[in-house]
Amino acid sequence: MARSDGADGRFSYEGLDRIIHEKARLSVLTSLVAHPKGLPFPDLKRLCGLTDGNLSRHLAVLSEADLVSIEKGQAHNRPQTLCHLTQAGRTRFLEYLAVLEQVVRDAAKAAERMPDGSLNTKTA
Amino acid sequence: MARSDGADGRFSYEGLDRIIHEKARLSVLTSLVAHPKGLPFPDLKRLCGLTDGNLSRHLAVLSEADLVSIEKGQAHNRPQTLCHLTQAGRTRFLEYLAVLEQVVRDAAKAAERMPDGSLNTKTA
DNA sequence: CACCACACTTTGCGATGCAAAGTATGACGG
DNA sequence: CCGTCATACTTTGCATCGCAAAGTGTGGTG
Repeated sequence: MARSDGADGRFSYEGLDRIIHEKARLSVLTSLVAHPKGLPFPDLKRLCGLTDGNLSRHLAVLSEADLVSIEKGQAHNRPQTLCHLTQAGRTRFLEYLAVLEQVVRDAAKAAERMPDGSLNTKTA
Repeated sequence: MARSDGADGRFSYEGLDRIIHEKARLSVLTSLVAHPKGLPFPDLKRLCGLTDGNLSRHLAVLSEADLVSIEKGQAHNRPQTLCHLTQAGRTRFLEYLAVLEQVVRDAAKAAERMPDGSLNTKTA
């Protein structure tokens, strides 16, 4: 019965990129994918509910992994760090999302077989 | 929060429980929700593609958080650790999944506005 | 000119994931 | 009867990581 059920690694979800699979960075990437023109540091900070230091660190990680690009410039006589997704970042993020969807589907499918199943996969 | 866009924490996803939001533990929980009767240690190990030590540690964390229960018994003259989701575990996992879905939806919605959008959550 | 606000960066630390090594026990071969 | 192997975990150690507090630099304000 080494079927779909007993298969090794059936639920290992290798596709869950460790760089992306992190609360804070997931927030950043989602924010950025929603703002294709890029976002300045302070806006990103507020959108993600992160502290300065925190965001700085995560941006460094994401930049290092070439998922986001960072442009340091000036605006209104102030330093401005503008961030946006790279093409690679977009692609990898979308791949990651596809795996997330798989997780949700797997779990939802399993859970709905139970009486208590309060999962609602389609609510807004 | 009149604006949908500039709202503080719009993408902060507070609901992403740190205990659950972890590749390995997500695997474990998904496996367990798919096997309401519980799973023995070795099966879980293979399903999740984890090493012994790794699984042991994560189970300890999950057990400590009261998300899974662990019964140590005997089977075929061998020690057998049987794991299954607690009621609380099921509930919290389902809550977590709802947030995950929100993440996927947010991102999908933003991404599909782009030409390259290779994401197909349901897109036309 | 002192002071404060803004825009980040760096540092320090406690927590964490992961893998390698350790423990315990039953089965098997000679 | 003894030694070796396999199974079923647990413990330990390290390297990484997230997070928050403190630090840096600069421009505006009274």
